[in-house]
Formats: sequence, structure tokens, C-alpha cells
Amino acid sequence: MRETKSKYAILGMLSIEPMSGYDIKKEIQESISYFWAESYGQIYPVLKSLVAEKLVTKTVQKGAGKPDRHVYSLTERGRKELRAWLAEGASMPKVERNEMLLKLFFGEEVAVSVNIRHVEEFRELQRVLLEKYKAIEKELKATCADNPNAPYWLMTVRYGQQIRQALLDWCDETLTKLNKMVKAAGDKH
Amino acid sequence: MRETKSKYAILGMLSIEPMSGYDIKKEIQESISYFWAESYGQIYPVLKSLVAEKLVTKTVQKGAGKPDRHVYSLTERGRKELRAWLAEGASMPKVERNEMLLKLFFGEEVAVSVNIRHVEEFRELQRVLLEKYKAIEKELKATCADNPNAPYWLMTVRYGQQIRQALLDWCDETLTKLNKMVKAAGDKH
DNA sequence: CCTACTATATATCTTCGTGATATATAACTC
DNA sequence: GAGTTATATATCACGAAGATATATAGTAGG
Repeated sequence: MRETKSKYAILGMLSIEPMSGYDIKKEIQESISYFWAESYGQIYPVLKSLVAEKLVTKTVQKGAGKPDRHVYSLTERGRKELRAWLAEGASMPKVERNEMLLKLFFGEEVAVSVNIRHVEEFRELQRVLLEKYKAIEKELKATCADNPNAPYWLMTVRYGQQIRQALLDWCDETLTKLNKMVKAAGDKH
Repeated sequence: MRETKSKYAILGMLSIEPMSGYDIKKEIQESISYFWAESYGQIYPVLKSLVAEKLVTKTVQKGAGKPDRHVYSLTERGRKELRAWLAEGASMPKVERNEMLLKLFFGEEVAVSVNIRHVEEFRELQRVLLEKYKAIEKELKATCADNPNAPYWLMTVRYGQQIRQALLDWCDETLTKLNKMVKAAGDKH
């Protein structure tokens, strides 16, 4: 049987409410995309194996014209499996490949201005993401105040904010250093 | 030909000095492991294709007893290729899957104490990593003061420090919230 | 003295995850 | 009525991670 973390991400989504594969993709995108992603290449095969393991059940809703909706619901066994996994120790994140940092590490090979451009582009992304996470926090507080999940969801949003803010600070610090290098030596190459 | 970012990470390492595949793995581990990783499964095939593209040359040093060392050196064409890639825009990092956060997101399904344990374990890892990065910064400043790469290397180390510190802060903030939840409701389940 | 572990060194295989693509239809816009 | 967007399922190719195989030499411990 397919043993992957995707399994638990999907079980977790179905623990909130029954959904189709398409819904799962969209929900993940809209709720936990800043620390988790799933592609159809995983979702559909995993759903198939979850049915085989009787952790979810599948019902087909005849689509009015649209393709049929295959809606999956968590079974009691599924919920037990999810809880067992939640209780286990979490494996720590592996290194996140960062291309911008790789370029900066070899930065001496090119002009300082090139490195400045990389950091500026990275900074812009962090700024946009931080704005987005702040908007999500606001919306969560407004619409889910009585949802028992809300405190946990807010914690994960704060995680995203904290990282983006730290990276913004790093960008500013780094740009200051790079600009000093331009002034000190003139732009080499 | 194999088109992958590993190619440029390897070219970059060889731009510092000629190395064997084994050396490359070790050097990456010791210098950029907090934002980049390579496995032998990538290194050896990529080295083969780099030779075919004449971006590196291979010389075999007869090992005194030990297996022969296949040492790869960057060619002028290789250095040009590296610089061209460094000048291109960097693709932004994709989502880093974080299992601890996934568990926390579904935290309502289990006891608060379980969530506290996850955050505490995560916090300990951040603490250890931050210490490590501080030690690396110290060592870099001591031993590479006159190396022209040093300013860039220090910037990437600062990146690691900044993230770890932000995550430590997030852990503390989150643990405070979780402890309040325990007190407020009693440990459910 | 022999065993086990560690370091050096190259190479391959399996499995997982991502992104792209194929297929199909309804609704909406121009 | 043509083109775009949203809904919806499904599969494939390729990159990347981790484990394993193979080989040798030095060192530490019983």
C-alpha cells in the first residue's frame, strides 16, 4: 500500500468535510499552501488506496452536465488512523532548496549588481506573501471565530508571517551590505 | 541532456576547487546544507553529462590502495556556463512541506498536550541549528577573512540564522497559546 | 589477533513528488 | 459563435531523495 505523508494530508482535509479530489486540491491551496502542497498525481492514486483500506468511502454524485463528482467521506476507521498519525512524532523538515541563496553563495563570480537584483526579486515575493498571510489572519478571525479549529489555523498562519517577516529583514540587511560593496569597490566586471 | 539545478550547484562547487564526486557531496554538506542538498544519485550522473558537454574535465588519480579518485575540474566553458546561470533570474522556492505544521493544523482532533510536544520537538531542532549557524559564522570570520567569497558566504549564513531565530520566537509564542488552552479548558480527550 | 566501525570512493535502484498534459463539459464573455 | 474560465478525473515523464551494493584501508576495542 502507498505509504506517504500525502495520505494524512488528505485524510485531514476529509476530516473537515467530505470532498472530491478536485476540492481537496483547491482546499489545500487555499488553506495550507504556505507549508504544504499536493498535486493530482498524488491525490487520485491515494484516494483510490484509501478506499481500498476502508479509511474513506466514495459516493458518486451525478453531475448535471458536468463530470460526475466523486465525493469521499472519512470513515470512523479513517478518523482513528488520522488521530494515530497526529499522535506520532513529526519528522523534521528536510532542506528546502533555495536557488536565490545558491546564486548568492557563488556571487563572487558575477557583478554585485546581479546579486542585488536577485535579492530584490526575492524580497518582493516575501512582501507579497506577508500581505497575503495578514489578510488570511484577518479573514480567519472574522469568519471562523466560533470554529474549534480556528486557534490551530491561526497558529499556522502566524508561522508563515513570522518567516516572511524574518526574510524581509534579512533582505534589507543584505541589500545594505551589497550596496556598500558597490560603493567601496565600484561595480566590478 | 540532463537539465537540473544540481548541474549548477556542482559547477559552482568545482569553481571553488577541483573535486571528486565524494568531495562534492561532503563540501555541500559542510557549506550550504542549510539551503541545498545533493545525493550521489544526482552527482554522479550529472558529472558524467558535464564531461560530455565539456564543461568539466576528468582526471583519475591512482589511489594508493583506496579506490581511484576521479577528480573533476571546471573548464573555461564551464565557468562561462556557471556565470550565465548566475546572471539569470532565480526561480522562487516552492513550498517546503512541514509535517509539524500539518499536524498542528489538524490539532483539534487530538489532545492539546500532543500539539505541545510537537512544537517543543520542533523548537529544540531550531535551537540546535541556530547554535550551529552561529558557530559557522564565527569560523568563517576567523579563517576566511581574506577570501573574496567570504562576504557572500556570510550573507547565506545570516539567512539561516534569521530563519531559525524567527522560528524559535514562533515556537515560544505558540507554546504560550497552547499552555493557555490547557489551563482554560482542561486537557480534553 | 580479530572484529567492528569509520572514512574514502563510485555507482545504481526504487520510490516519491511535481508539473504538464489529456479529456470532457458548462458557463460566461466578447 | 468563438474563446476563455471553471469544474472534474486521470496519467505520464522526469527530477530528487534515500537506501543499498561494492571495495579498501585505517583505527579502536575486546
